[in-house]
Amino acid sequence: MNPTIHDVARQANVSISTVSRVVNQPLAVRKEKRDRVLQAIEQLGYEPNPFASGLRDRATKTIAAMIPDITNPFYAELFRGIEDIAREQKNNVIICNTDQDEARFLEYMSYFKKKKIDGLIFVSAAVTDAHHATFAELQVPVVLAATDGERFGLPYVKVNDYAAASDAASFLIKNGHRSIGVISGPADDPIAGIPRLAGFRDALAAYGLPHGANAVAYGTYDFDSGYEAMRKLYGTMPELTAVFAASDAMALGAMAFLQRRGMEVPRQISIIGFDNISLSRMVTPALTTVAQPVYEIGKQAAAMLFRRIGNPQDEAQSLVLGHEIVVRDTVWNRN
Amino acid sequence: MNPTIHDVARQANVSISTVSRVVNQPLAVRKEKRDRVLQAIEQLGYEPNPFASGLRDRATKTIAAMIPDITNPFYAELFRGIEDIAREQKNNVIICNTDQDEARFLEYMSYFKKKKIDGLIFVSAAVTDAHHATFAELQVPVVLAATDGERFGLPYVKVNDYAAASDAASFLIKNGHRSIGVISGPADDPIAGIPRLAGFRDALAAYGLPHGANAVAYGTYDFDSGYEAMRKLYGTMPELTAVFAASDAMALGAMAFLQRRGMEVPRQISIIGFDNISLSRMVTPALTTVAQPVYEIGKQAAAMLFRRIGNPQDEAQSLVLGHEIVVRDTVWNRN
DNA sequence: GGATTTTTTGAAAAGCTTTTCAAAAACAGA
DNA sequence: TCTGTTTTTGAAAAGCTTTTCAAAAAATCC
Repeated sequence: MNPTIHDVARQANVSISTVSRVVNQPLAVRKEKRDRVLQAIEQLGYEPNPFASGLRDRATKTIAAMIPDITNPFYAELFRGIEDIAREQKNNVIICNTDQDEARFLEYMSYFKKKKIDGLIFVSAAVTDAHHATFAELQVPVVLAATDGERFGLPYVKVNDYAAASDAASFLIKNGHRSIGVISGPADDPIAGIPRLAGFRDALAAYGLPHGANAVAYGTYDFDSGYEAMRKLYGTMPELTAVFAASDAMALGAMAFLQRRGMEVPRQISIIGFDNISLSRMVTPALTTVAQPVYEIGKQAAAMLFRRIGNPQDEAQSLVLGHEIVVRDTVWNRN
Repeated sequence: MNPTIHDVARQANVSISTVSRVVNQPLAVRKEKRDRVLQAIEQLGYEPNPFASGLRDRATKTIAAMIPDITNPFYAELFRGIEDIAREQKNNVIICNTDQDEARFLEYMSYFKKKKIDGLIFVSAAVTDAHHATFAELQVPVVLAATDGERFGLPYVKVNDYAAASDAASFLIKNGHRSIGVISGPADDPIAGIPRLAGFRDALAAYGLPHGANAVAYGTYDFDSGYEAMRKLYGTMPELTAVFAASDAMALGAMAFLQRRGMEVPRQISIIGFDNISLSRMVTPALTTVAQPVYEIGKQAAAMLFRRIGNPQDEAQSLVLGHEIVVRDTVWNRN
């Protein structure tokens, strides 16, 4: 049986209120007694029972992270950033793999309503009205990571996808490419689908390069869809010299397709990805990509969440983190 | 304010004891009243307060998973198995990245002592005496995943590493290889280091193939160490035609080294890995490897944990899951 | 030193559930 | 219908903390 606050009180010969104070607001109790109490706590190895305190003030020191799938390296790395901050703050984080499944999302949320959490980080998926309503019910701070919350006034931490994709285009153009294909995310994905495609195309247009519908194929960010998309793209546009993929996993899929067809990357076709997941440096040739500071996004989102938990009233500032192009070996310089 | 058991009792015109019974042992209350209570619960949207119940019976419906690093795809997949079972059981899982760091392990454990968990899954790292002592203090069931607990009588779920490595050797030999290098895990790792090396070497010996110390290099399971190990191995044994790596990540590292040196895999040097992480099929050529049923290991470990939580008294049966060789494109048939 | 203000302390209540034990109700048997 | 069993129910206690409020102690001021 663990020692309780009563045991400590008896040992130190004070009331339980005093013990509680020593634990929670040490300055409010006279040094002499405080030392006695501290010593008793030490001796008995007392730790406040979290259920009892939770029962009163409903702080759980636990946050939740909703993630599409921890098996995906991009999310794993982002999550790691969250966890590292949470540990610093002596909080636990409960992980929720939603698989982008509405039912599972709801299941988790109803769960959190009863088993309280102090805050929630929602990662990467587009926020719908339904989501937003559910967040509101939860009555705890919510922070978005790698997704946009503008529409609902939810604070977020992300990268400027439009600008990043635009930079990818410039990079390819500067390397002498003119006939460029795009493997985009889903056409209806407002987070990483639409803006990355738009940013890329607008940049092309700015350089006077038209970009027709036949130069883009759509995938779902994963390896297999990248493989398939590349097949389609190559079928309709065999003349292209470079491809921009809206995720590294798709870039890898595209590369695999090309290589297995006996094509040489980058000499015949160059590829640039997006995300800079850890795998991208492990393949050969190593993937050139637009790096999102994934780990940092997780960290900042968690930090923001804890700030909001501490000060629920003050406005949270969203954060747009910088991106950069990591030049490795999959883009050929044609100049 | 959430409705309490009292609100329900009042609404249904019964005592709180009855409501509690309806929630916990519905059969113990007469149908007529039970229906009234159920209806009241429905109407008010009552959910028992987990702190209050935790305060009494100290069940948290939360388990913890201790993992070296969720960023590593092998662990991520194993973890996913855990999480899927936990969700089925309406439990949450708290994730702990230990980074193989003793201090961090202890930090988490002391944390769990106070903030109760119902059980713990310890993944992949070797269990030391210190670990074991700490587990005992925790007073909750512990299950090991992808690591061995024989020495401490802890139940585990894993693969037979010795046999699996031995099969890898046979496979290489049957494909006509005679001069084979090994990239092993650390020489003092009793889990995946020693047995895989031993299994491999013993199989070689059984075929009458001597295997000297110069034919093995040691790494730490990750990509970079595989890269380095391959460099060393190639330096001392340029005549080798095949390499067995004790992890896919190291195999990928080895492959990268070879390819970047302009060597052709598998025509010049064949590679077989271990784990079958999802990346292994994404590289080109796709990696031939000894598959551990990683996801299944996680699932079974979690299932075993919940069984033990339910019946703490009965002996837990450890589980040895089967492995298989996934033949892809990195082993050349020399026959 | 005595009156007054400030600081420190303790008793008790509140937070919500589960379970024990005894009482009440239902049932069975004659 | 009455007695004896069995089933169902409710009151109350236990589980442990934080916080409020009032009392006690200390400090301050004339």
